[in-house]
Amino acid sequence: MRENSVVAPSGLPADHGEAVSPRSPDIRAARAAVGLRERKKQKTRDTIQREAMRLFQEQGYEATTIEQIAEAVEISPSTFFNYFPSKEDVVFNDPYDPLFISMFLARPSEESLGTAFRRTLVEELAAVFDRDREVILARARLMMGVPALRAHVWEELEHSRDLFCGVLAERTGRDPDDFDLRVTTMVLISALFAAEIEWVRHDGREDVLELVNRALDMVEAGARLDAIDTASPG
Amino acid sequence: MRENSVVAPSGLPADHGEAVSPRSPDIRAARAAVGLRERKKQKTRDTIQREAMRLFQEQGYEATTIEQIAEAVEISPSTFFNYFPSKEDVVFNDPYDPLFISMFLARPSEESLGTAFRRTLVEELAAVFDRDREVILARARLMMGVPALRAHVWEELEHSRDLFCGVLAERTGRDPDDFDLRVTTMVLISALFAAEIEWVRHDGREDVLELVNRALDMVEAGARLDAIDTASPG
Amino acid sequence: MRENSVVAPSGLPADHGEAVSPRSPDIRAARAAVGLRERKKQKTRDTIQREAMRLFQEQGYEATTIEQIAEAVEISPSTFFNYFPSKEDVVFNDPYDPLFISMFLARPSEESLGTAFRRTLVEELAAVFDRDREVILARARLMMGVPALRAHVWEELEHSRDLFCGVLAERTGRDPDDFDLRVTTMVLISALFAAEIEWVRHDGREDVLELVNRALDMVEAGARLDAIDTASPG
Amino acid sequence: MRENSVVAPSGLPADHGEAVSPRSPDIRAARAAVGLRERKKQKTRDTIQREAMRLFQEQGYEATTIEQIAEAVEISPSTFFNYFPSKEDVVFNDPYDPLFISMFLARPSEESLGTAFRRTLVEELAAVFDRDREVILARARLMMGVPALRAHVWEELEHSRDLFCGVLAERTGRDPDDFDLRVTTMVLISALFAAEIEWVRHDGREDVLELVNRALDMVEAGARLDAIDTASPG
DNA sequence: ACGGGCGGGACTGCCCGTTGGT
DNA sequence: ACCAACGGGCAGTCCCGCCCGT
Repeated sequence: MRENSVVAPSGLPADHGEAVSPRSPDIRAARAAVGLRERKKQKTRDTIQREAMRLFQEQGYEATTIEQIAEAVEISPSTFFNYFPSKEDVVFNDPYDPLFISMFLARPSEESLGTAFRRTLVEELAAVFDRDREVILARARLMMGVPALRAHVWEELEHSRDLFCGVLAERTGRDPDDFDLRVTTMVLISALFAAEIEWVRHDGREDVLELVNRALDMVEAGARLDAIDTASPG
Repeated sequence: MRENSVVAPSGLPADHGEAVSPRSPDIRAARAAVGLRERKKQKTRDTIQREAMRLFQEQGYEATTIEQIAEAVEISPSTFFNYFPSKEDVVFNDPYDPLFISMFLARPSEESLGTAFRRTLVEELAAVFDRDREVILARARLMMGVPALRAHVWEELEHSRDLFCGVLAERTGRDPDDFDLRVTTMVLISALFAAEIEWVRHDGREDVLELVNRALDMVEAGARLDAIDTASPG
Repeated sequence: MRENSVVAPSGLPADHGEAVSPRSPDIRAARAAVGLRERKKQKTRDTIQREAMRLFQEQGYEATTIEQIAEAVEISPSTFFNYFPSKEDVVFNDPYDPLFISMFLARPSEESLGTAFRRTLVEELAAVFDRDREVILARARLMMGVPALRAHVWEELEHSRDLFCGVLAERTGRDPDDFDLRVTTMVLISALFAAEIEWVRHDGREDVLELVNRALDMVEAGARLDAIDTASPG
Repeated sequence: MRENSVVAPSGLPADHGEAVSPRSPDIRAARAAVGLRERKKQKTRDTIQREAMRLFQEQGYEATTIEQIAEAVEISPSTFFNYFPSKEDVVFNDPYDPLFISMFLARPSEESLGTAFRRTLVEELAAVFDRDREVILARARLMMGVPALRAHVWEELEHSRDLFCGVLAERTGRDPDDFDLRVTTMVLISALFAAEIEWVRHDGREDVLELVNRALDMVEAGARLDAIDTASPG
């Protein structure tokens, strides 16, 4: 009875990595090309992640040792570190970011950046939530509840920012170091994150899509303190 | 160990105000009595911080062990942890946050929140930078450069958010859990942080006041991707 | 059946540290002064050494893990490293060097250095061998037989050289960095060591005192290749 | 793993002579045929050594990982171990020992052993230092300065002793296990080593030839403590 | 309260054995 | 048939928590 039992035991998809939904023939071909070795590695990786998440939910994150995870996966502790540089990284492996980027890039070019961003986001969220809602919620709960993980959230944010800054720089022709670009991106991502936090705080009972939309609305309209001052005439 | 619940109902820590708010004579007397002890503790604390920062800059953060710090301060390693819960906290001890809050609260009540916020910020920054510019820059560099510390940045952000959310909730009469309040606060703080990051990225050569003002301008005007799309007509 | 079972199971003195033979009252008093804590530490240290040596002889050095030693002593593996910086150091803890030095310093001042050296050596060896012969032989066998330990022999030699150089420098008034002093010392110590090696090579069947004396004779007479050339007239 | 028996009956490793001794034409032809392969291997070996030494000097020995070396040479870490049994062996690959032996064996037979030894040494040193002085100094500095390497020095010494003992046994007709032979050899080699140490301690500023000659003089005259006692009449 | 001793867990780096792909 | 890649095992370091004695 150690830490947060925040995380309600929620079923992880049995074979998460393999079940990533239907694939086009090209991708299947590409996968075949990478060879047996790659595939095996990926499978081990997925198993580690699945078993680790299971143990984290059952016993708590800190109470779970690498040794236990290794035992569950039937690998040696040192092998664990061949797959994940640290215990924390097992939780932080977000496959959605690159997915989001590629979807964003695929938007019709006549759409404005803002529209493209919002639509991608909404559609991606919708799709992803149909599949992985419980997993995402479980992961988010861990991330927000465990200090060691919460500490790493910023790294995640920066990573997203850099990824997205790169894409936007290319798209707009701006320098990737441009102040306005970087700040705007940071602010947008923070807003999304803030929405996710509120979602988790309300234990996933709200509609995440709506929360995200509201957050984006606020940011686009301008985040002003005066706007939240109920005493003010506005 | 130090895991705790997701929902930390935002509010000001009771004891944090000690050094700021007015006190009855009795209490003042009591403080004077134990004052020496307190003062001594504070001095040790400062010494630890100073020596630690010196070692960090000389040898790097990771290469510096608690033992070395303890040796330099002439305390035992275990005593170090009586003063700071972890190695990281030596770097993250920001005395400016509560200062900012108290200055913000002291603004004339006819000022709008937005104006009060901006002016407090600018004035506080100006004052603080006259004194501690180099120290702040050194700390910021560490924070951004060392992974273990960068990881903790988010904790710092959340702390600031909670602090500020509490104050704003009281001021505006809103629920501290209010979605708009929390998201707005988060976004503002992120923007400030983003400005600071860019400042450090340019090695402190830019004027931090100007960067902060620009970031705030952008956020208040609305952070829109379309605004950075140089290809767009707008 | 792993490595050298060179080392015949030989009885270690049951409580080696405590049984260090009769002591003068002064020393006993000094020991009492250092207190309970010190004594306990020393006891643990001795236990580690005894158990480790036992395991090394039973299973071989490399086949014995720190964990096993820790288990046998009922301490945690990390505590092991509080007592010995490395696995190797358990074997290399020679209490005889300082003893030799102090005996050497206590020789009557009218003795020449050479005489004092030889007599101290012979007497110390005689005394030590009455007590600890089997232990010394076991340790020497390990040191010569296990590569990881053999590798550290040189460190031991250098340590002895530095110790002895310091003493001799003071005694003779020479600079401790003096070339002749350092080379002479090195050569003498090497000769002693060479004798010990031959002793172990013959499995301790020869009389070590005689071997040492022969080696010293050779060195003092001048180690000349021509002297071993049986084809030569000399 | 690589533990072996105490008594390594001294003798020349059979395969070490390959590059030196005469061979039948068939074998020569065979060598020529695979010569390319051999050559390539040797080249890789040299590259590893060069890159490793570079990295050691740039970042220090301990701070350099096998992985970094492998990366620099563009081989896999496991391949590294096909060329060198351990990280330490990269530093310890002394090609001069067999060279010295062959030069010693080639001396005219009317020379006494002592004369032959000294002349070979001086000439070999002179030749070698014309070519490789800086490399040798760098290697020696590493060997003396890094604990992990210093520890292996003794192995090197023993290797030299066994090599040389074998040669001398054959030349003099003595048993290779002869006490006098082995001790004399050990002492001589130690003296040479001691001279080299002093050379490195003085950062290579002294003339190494002179130091070696002085050390040999001392050993041949007899290493006596009385000789360094400046207080004594003699 | 302060020191210290002890425990334990994350993580790194060396090295080895095996295996599977080329 | 070679050889890299992978998994495994162990030493060792550091952070940090607990408890004890002072």
